[in-house]
Amino acid sequence: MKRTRLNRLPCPIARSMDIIGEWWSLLILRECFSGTTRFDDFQKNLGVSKNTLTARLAKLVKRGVLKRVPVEPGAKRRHYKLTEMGKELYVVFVALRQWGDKWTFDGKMPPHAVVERSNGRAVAPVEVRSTDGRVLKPRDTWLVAL
Amino acid sequence: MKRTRLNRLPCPIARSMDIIGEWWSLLILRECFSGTTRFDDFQKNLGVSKNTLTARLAKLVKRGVLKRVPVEPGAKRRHYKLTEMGKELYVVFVALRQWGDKWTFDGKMPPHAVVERSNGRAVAPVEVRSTDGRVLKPRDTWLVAL
DNA sequence: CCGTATCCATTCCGATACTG
DNA sequence: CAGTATCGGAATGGATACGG
Repeated sequence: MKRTRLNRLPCPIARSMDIIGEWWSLLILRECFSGTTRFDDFQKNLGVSKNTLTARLAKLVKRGVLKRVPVEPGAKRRHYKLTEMGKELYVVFVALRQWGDKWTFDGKMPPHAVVERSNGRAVAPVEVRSTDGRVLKPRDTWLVAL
Repeated sequence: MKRTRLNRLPCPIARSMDIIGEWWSLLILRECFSGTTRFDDFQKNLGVSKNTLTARLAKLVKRGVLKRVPVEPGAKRRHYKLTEMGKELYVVFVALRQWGDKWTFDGKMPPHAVVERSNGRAVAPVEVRSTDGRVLKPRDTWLVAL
């Protein structure tokens, strides 16, 4: 395929895609946020082949999004957990999920909602804001190199 | 490859990935947010082959993220613009860019910042919040079907 | 339970040449 | 400028069988 290498481009979008943009990577991470940690559970829940799962998990570990940790301190068995880097993808997930819920369902599929555990209320739509809290639209912002 | 079809899964992440998860799609959309509208500009700015670009643009149009509109009312030439659906990916982009800036640079590459056009100030980190404004972490929320 | 090894069909993508 | 046509090498990913 000689796919253009994205991870050396000076663009964070490209570099992020290189880490989490493959077909199964984001679904694996979705499972992680749902509490899945074991190889077999990933495989059963996602229906992905073992081959692919092995490769994706390895890459996510290599890039620092997941880590393999002993199931119990000192135990030999290990499972997969989100690193801090991985946990910080949370907002990306929620934003993507909200977008997908709004735009990719045709009424035949059940929509979902991200709700607070403590009170069951749906979270607010994720938005871009200024530091003093104003909601910003695409035209209100632009990009600068530091 | 017989890649598993993601767009029928009842998961908005999977469905979103089916639309914007391909290698070049997100980069194309990044260009759109920067104001690029013409085929040649996409090609030059991204360094993608015409073939691939044609395919990705067609898919993005088909899925409703981009639209082809006359350059001027009544003109024959058309270019590519974000639809409302596309524009609402903005927050996903900013979140992904912030994540990428924070975690994928090793110091050798220049980081970027999304800033307000009016005053040059960096936007706040995108976060998940309750409707009354509290910042929520992964453990504070879960997912329910409606 | 957690993977590896091998195989193979599918598909991706860049290069090149060509068209209105 | 904005693509289409064709080609071929590379990578993907599922199936199956095997291993610690």
